[in-house]
Amino acid sequence: MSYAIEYIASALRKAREAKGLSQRELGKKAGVPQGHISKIENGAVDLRLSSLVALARTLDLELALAPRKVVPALKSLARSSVADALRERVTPRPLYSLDEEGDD
Amino acid sequence: MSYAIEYIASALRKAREAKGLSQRELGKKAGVPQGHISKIENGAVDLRLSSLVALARTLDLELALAPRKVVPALKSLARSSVADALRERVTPRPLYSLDEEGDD
DNA sequence: ATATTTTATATGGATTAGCATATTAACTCT
DNA sequence: AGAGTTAATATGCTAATCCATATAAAATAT
Repeated sequence: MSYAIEYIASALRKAREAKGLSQRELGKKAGVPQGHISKIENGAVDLRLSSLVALARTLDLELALAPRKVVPALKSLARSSVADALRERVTPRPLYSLDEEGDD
Repeated sequence: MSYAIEYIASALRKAREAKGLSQRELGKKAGVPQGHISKIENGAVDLRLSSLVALARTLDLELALAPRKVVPALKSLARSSVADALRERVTPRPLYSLDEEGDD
């Protein structure tokens, strides 16, 4: 299974838990069935863009396609405000970018 | 078809053309068949994450999941360097974020 | 132990991904 | 001008896989 999938998967789970939502609650808000969220978070599916966007939106996350050049800047930028955005005390990696690889 | 799909679709096409690649060339580099790229760029499919990541990487774009709060900052940040990144004189919308809606 | 809540696992219908082919466009040659 | 050639994009068909519903399992609490 691809690295990107795993990464997004865990990012979504962390964001959901940070917001204190159950899979069912998130699913209801996002319009994605709970069972599917389970598979997504476990990296069992190569989810479609529409599913990703639906979940991200509900978690107050925004999917963006940015030039690789600016990614480092994005990271430091995000670090300053994401803790509050995700309502977490310590933010491990606020901007879930797929920069570093190891895959393909 | 979803707004997000359309948006990503046109973003990918613009990025490809900005790099002067044909669908076939991009497909070869990214490992995605040309026919599929055609469908993606025409918004005919709800592409999977693996396809999106493969194409983005090849186009020197980075997929990121950022807190909505920082998106405006991302945009202005991206504007300053994307022209060079995409080799375009005038950059219409450098950071392809899915912020504004109208859809669902 | 039962009820409640949360997450994980099947099954079937729907849609993408991949391959081959067809269409379209541009160019050259006679 | 028209035929032939090459390059680029689009379309059809089949197989693989996602998404949706239902069900089961696991965990928590009373």
